[in-house]
Amino acid sequence: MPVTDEAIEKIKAMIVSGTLHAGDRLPKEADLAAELGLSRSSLREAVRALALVNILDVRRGDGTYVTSLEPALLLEALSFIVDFHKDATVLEFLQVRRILEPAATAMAAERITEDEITGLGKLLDSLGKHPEVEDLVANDIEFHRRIAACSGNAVLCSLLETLSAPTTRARIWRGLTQAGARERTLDEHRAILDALASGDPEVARSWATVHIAAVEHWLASAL
Amino acid sequence: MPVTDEAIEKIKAMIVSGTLHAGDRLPKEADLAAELGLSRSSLREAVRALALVNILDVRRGDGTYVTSLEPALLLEALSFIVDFHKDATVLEFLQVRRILEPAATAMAAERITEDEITGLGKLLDSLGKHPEVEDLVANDIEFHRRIAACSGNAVLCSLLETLSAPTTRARIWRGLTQAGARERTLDEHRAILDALASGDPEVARSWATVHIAAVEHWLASAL
DNA sequence: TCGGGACAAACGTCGGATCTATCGGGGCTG
DNA sequence: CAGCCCCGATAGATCCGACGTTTGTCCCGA
Repeated sequence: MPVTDEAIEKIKAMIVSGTLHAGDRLPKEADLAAELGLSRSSLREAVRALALVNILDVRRGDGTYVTSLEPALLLEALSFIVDFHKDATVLEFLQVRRILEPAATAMAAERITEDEITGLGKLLDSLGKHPEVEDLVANDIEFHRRIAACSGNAVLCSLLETLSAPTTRARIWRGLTQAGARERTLDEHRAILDALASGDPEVARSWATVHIAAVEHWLASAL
Repeated sequence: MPVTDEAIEKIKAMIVSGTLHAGDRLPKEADLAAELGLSRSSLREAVRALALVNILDVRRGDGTYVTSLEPALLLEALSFIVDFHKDATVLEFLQVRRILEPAATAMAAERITEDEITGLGKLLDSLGKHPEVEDLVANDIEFHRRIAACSGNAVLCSLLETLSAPTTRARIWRGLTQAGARERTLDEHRAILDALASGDPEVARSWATVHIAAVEHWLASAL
C-alpha cells in the first residue's frame, strides 16, 4: 500500500479512535509528516484527499483542522459524487427520493412548529401566480428542504438534499415542456403544507408521494 | 482558489462534459500537469483526492484511468465518510434504513426470480439452529443485500449497503444482550422470504419494517 | 510457439527552495 | 489609555528535479 494511503488510514484512525477530536488542530505538515514517517509531499496528498470529503479543513497560513464531522457536512461531499451521474441514473435517484421524501414529510408533520408552518406559507406566497420555471424550481427545492429539516433527522435531511440536486434539471425541463406542470406543482405544495398544518402524517405522506411520483412518471415517459 | 482545487474541478469537468469517458486513460502526470498549468506535485494532490472517491483509478507503473463511474462504485466511497460517525448518529442512520429497506423489499417482491428465492432459502439454511452472533449478523447483511439487489435500483442498493454497515456493531451488540433476539431475527427472515416467494409486496414491506423497527427500538432504549 | 529477460513508460516518494496568506504582538497615534 | 497600523513569525501553497518501484511490452532464444 502506498505511504499516502497509509497516511490517510492513520489520520482517519486518529480521528475515529478519538486521538483527534472534532475541531482539533493537526500538527503542522512538517511535524505530522515526520511523525507518520513520510515526506511532506506525500502527506499533503493525504490531507488534500481528506479535505475533499470534508474531514479536514485546511486554512492557509493558519493550520489544518478536523472539521465538525457533522452528518450534514460529511454527506455534503456526496453531492460531489452525485454530480458524475448522467441522466440515465437520474430516474433511480428520483425513485429513491420518492421513498425518502414522503417519509420525511410524514415525520415533519408530527414535529413541525407554528413558526415553521408560517414560514413555509410565506415561502409559497413569495412566488406570484405565474412564476418563471427557474424560480418555481428554486422555490420547490427550498420548500422540501425546510420540510426535511423538520423531520429531525440530519442524515435523512442531508441525503434528501443531495438526491434532489441531480433531479433539478429534470424538473426544470418538465416545467418547460409539460402543460399544467407549474400549476400542479403549486397546488400540490399547498396541499402538503395544509397537511403539515393539520398535523396529519398520512395525508402529508400521500401528497408528497403524489407530488414526486408526478415528476417520476413524467421523466420515465420522457426518457 | 488553490490551483489544486482548480485542477480537481477541471478534471471533473472533463469527465462530466464527456471529454473524458468512463474507462479512459488520462495523459501522464507530467503532460496533464503542463496542460492544466500546474506542477506535478499539485496535480498529484488533485488526482489522489479524486481517487479516494473512486472517480479515478491510479495504477502504478501503468497510468491513471477514469473508473466505470457506476453508482455502486461511487456510492461505495460514502462508506468512508460514514465511518466517521459515532454511535450517536447510528440511530439516525437506522431510521433512514427503516425507510429504505421496506421499500426495497417491496420492490423486490415484484421482480424476484425463482432462482433468487431458492438462493435466499439456501442462505438462511446455511445457518444452523443456534448460530454464533457474528455469523448471524453476517448472514443478516447478506440476506438484505441480495434482496436490495433484486429491487432493480442500483442507487437504492448501494445506499442501503452503505447505511447498513455502521449498524453492524449495534446488531451484534443486540444479539449478545437481548434475549430471544437471535430466534426473532431468524423467524423474521423466514417471514420476509415467504412474502417474497408469494410475490406480495405489502406483506414483504411490513415484515421488513417490523424487522428493522425491532433493532431500532432496542437501540433507542439501549442508548 | 512459448517463456524469460531487458527496456521503457508511468506512477511513487522524497527533500528542499520559494511564495503567500493569516495571526498576533509591538509600537505609534489620537 | 484605547485603538489602529505595521511587521515578523508561522504554516500552508506551489514548484522543481531527482530517484525508486512497478507494470506492460517487445524481442530473442529455446
